[in-house]
Parts: sequence; structure tokens; C-alpha cells
Amino acid sequence: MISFVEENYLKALFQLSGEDGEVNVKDLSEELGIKMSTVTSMMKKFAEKGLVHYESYRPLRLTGKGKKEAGLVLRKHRLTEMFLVERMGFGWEEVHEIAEQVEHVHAPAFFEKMSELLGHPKMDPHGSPIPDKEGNLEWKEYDKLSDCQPGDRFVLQAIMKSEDEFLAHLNKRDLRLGLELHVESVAPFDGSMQVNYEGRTGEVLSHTVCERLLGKRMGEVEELRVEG
Amino acid sequence: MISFVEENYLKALFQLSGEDGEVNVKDLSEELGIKMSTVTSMMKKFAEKGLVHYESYRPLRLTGKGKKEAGLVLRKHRLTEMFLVERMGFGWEEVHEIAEQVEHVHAPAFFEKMSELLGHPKMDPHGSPIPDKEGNLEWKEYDKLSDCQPGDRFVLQAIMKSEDEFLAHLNKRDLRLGLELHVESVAPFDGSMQVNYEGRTGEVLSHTVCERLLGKRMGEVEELRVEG
DNA sequence: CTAATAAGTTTTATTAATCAAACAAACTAT
DNA sequence: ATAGTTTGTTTGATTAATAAAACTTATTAG
Repeated sequence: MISFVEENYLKALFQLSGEDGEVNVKDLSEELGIKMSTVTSMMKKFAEKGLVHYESYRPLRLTGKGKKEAGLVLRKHRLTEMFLVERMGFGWEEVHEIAEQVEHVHAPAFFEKMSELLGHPKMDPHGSPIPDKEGNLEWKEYDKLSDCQPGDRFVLQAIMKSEDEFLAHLNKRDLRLGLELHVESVAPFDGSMQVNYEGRTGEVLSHTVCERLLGKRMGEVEELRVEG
Repeated sequence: MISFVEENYLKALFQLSGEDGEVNVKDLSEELGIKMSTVTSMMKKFAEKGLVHYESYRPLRLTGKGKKEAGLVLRKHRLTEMFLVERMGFGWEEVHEIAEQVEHVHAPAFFEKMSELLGHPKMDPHGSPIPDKEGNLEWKEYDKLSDCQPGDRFVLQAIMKSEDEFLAHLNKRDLRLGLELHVESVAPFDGSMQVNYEGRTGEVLSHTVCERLLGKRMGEVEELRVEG
């Protein structure tokens, strides 16, 4: 049986995984608010259980099994959030904390019922995907904001490597999932972008940030293209 | 903060408390499926925290604070059960297990929302009372089946000192909350009763059992009485 | 290329929850 | 009342999750 604590490690590993799937002990430690020494011991246990690939002094990587288990936790979290909003009348701000608790309930029928009552959603309302019953997450092909051109519109739907510090950075700029951005200009020198969105005008985002913002790119003339 | 495990001890203590409020270490141990030695140490900790009155070799008794905390756990459990049935479409048989998990969620707003959506019920559908937000259980004045006379009707609404062995005894006889019994006869010798209910005729219940079955007694002529 | 710094690991220790085994008190039945 | 049984306690050990401190490896800035 997978414990409360283990579920939290798994979820954090999953969310900190970037494109290469690598996670640093430090980031994991900070995300969970737990000392690195503790994380190291836990990761050795996880390696024993076949949940992560672990080698001393190298970054961590979830195994297939680890990804699946982590996906199941994320599924419980996202279904709970949606259920709280759509069926119980909570506001989106309130639900994260509650879902952090409910996601650790061991009762598959409970979450399947939620899924059923919500019409088996594959996405939450912000476009974040909900893993399926097997814990598999369909990684839809997101575009990166950093690949956009001046004039493009872009809907922010997911975040790569969402550790707390990064989320705080986005929060300070009122950037949240579901938002539509307009790319104003791109600096050829460092790849930083100037964008407009919901009230904010001329906000500058560094290339590092833009690379980690995922979503749907809609070029200026997209609507005019002919299919095929 | 009160832990998962502690909440289970509290709920069990509450449910095993009889009229005198006393609970044996043995019963608690069996109810929880935990060795007596472990229970003893835990009860010392509980005494430190002011949750039980503890003296070596004497029965346990919840303190006021203990009763309150236990009441809050029971509230979470009962509200969850009702919510699962009335708002999520589960059957009554399925919900106990799930509620055993959900009751340990630390999120007051979650349970208050359930209560609100259910119209702040004071009773669950079987007549078991739901403690209020402060954990206080309004001990309505139940009648005991053992105080009934031949000819009386009696609605079973609660059970005193509900340890597993006793519940199994009731289960074997298809006795469950919400049932209406008819008292056929009472043996003057040992106080055992012969009762009829839902299909069963002439079922004999010992005095010991009848003393622990609580509910509403409706004498033959109750309806004819004048108020005051 | 080093020296300094950052990241990661090891070792030792603590706390919570548990059990087994040995022991002690309380109850019971003749 | 006393022997036998049941109930409760103590002690010693175990496992999971954690931290502090000392140590090692990796990265980076001159």
C-alpha cells in the first residue's frame, strides 16, 4: 500500500519533471518542505520499490511504474478539484488545499464516481489534462510560448516543471492557466518577449519563463489556412 | 494537530462508551485490531493530552475535550456517509468503507459544505444523530427496547456500546437501524423478548441485547394520549 | 585550473505507531 | 480464600518519516 507521504513525493516528482524527466533532489526537497537528507533516503526506498531511477549525485527520474502511480495521484487531485467546483459550489481558489487532503483517500470507487458524475473529463477547466484510470497522462502536444512570433495569440494551458518559486513568479504577474496572451514583440538578443493579457500591457517575460509556458499557439492567420 | 490514528482511537472510544462512559482496554483493542499493549501506551499519551481519564487497571473514560474531538470525527463520518448516498448515488452498503477514509480529511470547509448541501441534518436517515460543529452530540432521550411491553412497537435508532461482536450478533438476525419491531412477549424469568420484524417472526432477544437497543417506543395506545 | 560554492550523501538521533513476551493486577468460581 | 483465568502493563524491539551535522561530489567564477 502506498502511503500518504509517498503519494506526496510521487506527485511532486511528477510535477517537477521537465522534458527530460529529470528532477533535482534540491527542488524536490524545497517543493515538499523536507530536508535533502530525508529526500535522499526516501529516494533510495523508491528505487528499491522500482518507482525512480536513482544513482548517487545524479538527478532523479521516475520509472514507468513511478509515472503511473504519480499519474493516479494527480488524477485523484484533479478530479477532486473539479468535483468541488462543479458539484459542490466551491470557488477555484478554495479547492487546492482541500484536494491536497482528499487526494490521499484510498477508495477507487469514490473517485470513479466523481469521474462519472463529471462525465469522465479528460481535461480540467483550465486545460490541464486528467490522467486516466491507469494513471496515464495523455501528453497532448503543447506549443511553447517561446516558439511564438509577434502577433500570435497563445492560450496558457500547462506549466513545465512547476516548482513553487516559478509559480510565485507567475502569480506576481497574474499569469494563470486559461489566460489568452498576445505576443507583442520578441527580443532577438535574449529571446525575451513582450506580451499583453487581461489588463496587463507590455509585460516582459524572459526566455527561460517562456520556454516553460505551454498551451495552444494561434498564429495571426491560422483561421485563414485551408485544411490538409 | 490530531493524527489519522488518533482520530480512529477517539471514534472507537466514543462508540464503545456505554451509559457510564467506561471503555475497557480489551474492547478498544479488539475494535481497532490493535494489541492491548499498544492501546495502553496510546492511552497514556491521550491522558497527557487531556483526552481521556486514565488510571492503571481501571476502565478508560473520555474527558469533555475527548468527547468533543471524538464527536467531530463522528460528525465527519456521518456527514460523509449521507453525502455519498444522497448526493453521489452510492448505496448504503458501500459508503461505510469510503467514509472511514474521508473522515480523516482535515478540511473543515469541505464538511461544512456537505452539511450545507444536505440541509444541515441533525440525524442520518437511520436516526443516528450527527454531532454539531462543536462536536456536541445531542443525546436525545432514547427508549430502550428492554423497557417495552408486549404489544409495543419500537423503531431501532441507535446502539449502545457498538463493538464488533455485538454488531455481528445483530447482523446475523438482520437487525439494523431504522427497523420497526413489534414486541410479542416478554419472559418474566430472564427478561428475554420475543419480537417480530421485517419477515422474521418470533425472534428471541436476550435481555442483555434488548438493553443495548435504543430507539423510539410507541406503546399500543400512544396515539390516544392527550398532550400535557 | 584551482578555490569557493552548491548540491547531494552518510551517519546518528528522534518521534510516532506498532508488536511480542514477560510480568502484574483484578476477577471468578468453587 | 486461594487457584486459575482474564485483563492490563512494562519492557525491548521494529519500521516509517524526519532532521542535524559532518562529509563528499559536482559545478562555477575567477
